[in-house]
Formats: sequence, C-alpha cells, structure tokens
Amino acid sequence: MAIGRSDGTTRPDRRVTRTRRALKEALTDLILERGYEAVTVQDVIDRADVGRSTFYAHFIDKDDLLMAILADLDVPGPDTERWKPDDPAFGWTLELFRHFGSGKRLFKAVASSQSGALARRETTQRLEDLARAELSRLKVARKLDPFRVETVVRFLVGTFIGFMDWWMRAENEHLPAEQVDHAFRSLVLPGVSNVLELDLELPKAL
Amino acid sequence: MAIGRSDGTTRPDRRVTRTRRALKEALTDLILERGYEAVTVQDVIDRADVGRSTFYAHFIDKDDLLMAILADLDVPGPDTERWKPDDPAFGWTLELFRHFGSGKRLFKAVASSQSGALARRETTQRLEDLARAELSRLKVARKLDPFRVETVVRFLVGTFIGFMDWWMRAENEHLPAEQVDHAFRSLVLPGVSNVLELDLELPKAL
DNA sequence: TTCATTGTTGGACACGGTGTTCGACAACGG
DNA sequence: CCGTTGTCGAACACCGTGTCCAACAATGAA
Repeated sequence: MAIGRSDGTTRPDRRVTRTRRALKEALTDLILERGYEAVTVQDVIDRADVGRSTFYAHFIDKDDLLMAILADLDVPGPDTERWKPDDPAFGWTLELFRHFGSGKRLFKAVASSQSGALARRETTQRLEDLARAELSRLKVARKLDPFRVETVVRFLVGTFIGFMDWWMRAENEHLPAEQVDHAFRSLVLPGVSNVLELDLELPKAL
Repeated sequence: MAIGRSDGTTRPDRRVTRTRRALKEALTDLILERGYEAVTVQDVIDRADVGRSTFYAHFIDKDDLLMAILADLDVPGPDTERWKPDDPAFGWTLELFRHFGSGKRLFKAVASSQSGALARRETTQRLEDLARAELSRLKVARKLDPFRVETVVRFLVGTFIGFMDWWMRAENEHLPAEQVDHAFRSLVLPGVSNVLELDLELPKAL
C-alpha cells in the first residue's frame, strides 16, 4: 500500500509522521532493553500503541523498520570529498567514534552486534567503503596487490565494529570516545603499517 | 526426562546413540546449507527422520542441540600445562587455525558467526581464556594494568574470530591455514607489541 | 465549517513453528 | 525370552506472523 511516502512535493500527513516516529522509538527502546532478536512485532506495536494493521501498512516487517531507523542516522558515507590529501592517515576514526557514541540511544541500538543481520551487513558495507577510500588515498604512489588491501579492509572494519560493540556494552559506557579511539589506533595501526609497508605515525601506548 | 545419559557406568543404548548422531548431523548439514537462524526444529527432525517427541526427549531446543555439537569438538581449552615458558609468543595461533580449519564441516558450521548467539558466546569465552593465559605467561616480569590487558584480550579474540569467519566463507576456502595465520599475526601482533610494550618477533609483511 | 481524502483501528483469519502429552509399539540387552 | 527403555505419531494449546476488511477518525484544503 505504501502509505505517506514523502515524495518531495507533498508534506506527509501528521498521522503518518506520528505513527512512524512512535514505531521507531518503540523498537529502539526495546532493542536497548532486550536486544533485537528478542523483540517481536507484537512488542513493538504494543509499546508504540499502534494497530497491528497500521504497522504492516508502513513496514514490511521488523527488519524493514530497523532499516528505516538506520537510514535516519546517516552513517557517514565516504565523504572523501572533504578529505585533504595531506590529512594524517586514518585521522577520522576519532570523529567516527564520536559520531557513533554521541549519547544517542539510536546508535547504540543499531551499532550493537545484537542487531539484525541485515543492519549489521549494511553498516559493515559502509565502513568498508570508508576504509577502501582511505587506503586508496594513502597508496597514491604505491601499487599494492588487491588481496592484501582487502584483507586490511576486513581487518580494519571488523576491529572497529568489535571496539564499538565493546564500548557500547554497559560496563564501558563511561569511557570517552578519545580513549576508545586511542586504544583502537594503538592496536590496529601498527599492524596496518606493517602489512602495507606504510609509515604511519603511531600513537603512544596506553 | 533426560534420556540415555551415559553416566560412566552404563553404555548408552544403541538407539540413543543413533538418534543423537542423526540429529547432530542433520543440524550441521542444515546450518551449512542455510545458516543457523534459518533452520527450524521441524527441518532438523525431518532431515534426521526422527519423531518430534524424540527430539524433545533429548534436547531442550535448537540451541541445546547446537551446544551438544559444539561440545563434541573440544575447542582447545587453555592447555597451558603443555606450554613451555620459553615458547615464542602466540606461537600456537597456527595450530588453532589448523584445528578449526581442518576440513571438518563441523567447525565451519559452529565457528561461523551465523551460528546462534549462545554458541558464539561460548566460543568467545574459551578463546578469551586462552588469550588471558598467554598474556599472563608473557608478563612474567612485567606488571600490567588489568584494563589494558582486558582490552588486548578482546582485541585478540575479536580479530581471531573475524579472521575465522572471513576464512570460512566460500571465496577463501582455498587459502591454507598458514597464510591465514600469517596475515593474522602480521596485522595483530604489532599492535599487541605496541600496547603491551613487549618485544615480539613480528612476521614479515605479506 | 464543511467534506472528501487518507490513515488508523481491531477483529477475524490462515499459516507455521514450538513444546508437551500420551498410548501404542518396537528395539534393546541381560 | 521378557522386562525395560526409547521411539513414534497424532493431537493439542500456544504464540507470532502477515493479510484482509469494514467501520471509524483525523487531516488539510476549499
């Protein structure tokens, strides 16, 4: 039925906005409480106080709703445009950590590895693009074989998500993004530097 | 009802052995075909040609069966006994990769991150114990603060599982364990060395 | 304010998977 | 051979999913 698609021209009906917002917030809350897999559509519409049929008028299923939530918080695509060629290597990871950790429950709900397979794949995809862009920026002069580059990309993204996951769990919620980023860089960059035979400025050990 | 527990004294009934084996094999196959989450108990008993009630006479649910499969293939607990104090640091990772990758479908089914949350947690647990044991072996003279050590442990295990996962996926099935291990060590050990201020022998870059 | 449009509602429904129970039956092993 | 024990399959209650529809209510434009 595809209700209330804001097709640029018309403003969406208030009711539509209200319903969608309620559903998104409900799912976000519930994910934070129990984890994504444990939440049922029934739970969501109960929490959101929305009719069952209304839910299915807007979203195909639980995954679809999750994707909508994810779409709201534009995970930075490769904004390679803004990068200067002489920026320090991987200088943007702190910004990324800050972005994800900026206190918004949304991020925690989605970034956590508890979230659905779809969302995880989606996030991974974007981060991999980011990493590839950075590597291709760095290897200006160098010719590196694709296999090695792909391996490093997987390593970078896998570790990043691992750190996000670890950070988001209750025990570490108090850690500042700076510290997480520093730990990440201290552990990851030496290996990248080693494998790609690059000369990265390595953070001091803490 | 707890059927046929081999309580040391008595040999288990043939029928029990047969049933359990059939169920384990069925689940293993199905995981490899569709991934764990997509498999239903119904599928398993159909494939295994076992009555529904029989299934529940042996296992609580799907997760329980998965745990039983996992228990069969003793993931090496910290065999710290066998380690000499002068072994090279993390020298055992190759053995671990070989162990997991030794062609057995079982490992692929279980080690893959597609498998249930329970199994994943279980595996992670054991690997973390391994890593902790190694770190405490290495810091004989040194006094390292627990936070740093825990961070490194998470980094090691998270990355290891990431590599396992990547390796097990179809495209890379042909890679020898040696190459995977080498990539792992090249990327991971420099960071560990950096953070723990240890002097590890680093593998050459490839 | 009026009114046609559009979204929302709740109930009914078919479907499929879960986990339990029970009596009849068959395989086991001493 | 025979008592024990495991297996079978059917029936059942339960729950979540996703669809459909007719009645109703909010909306926004005239």
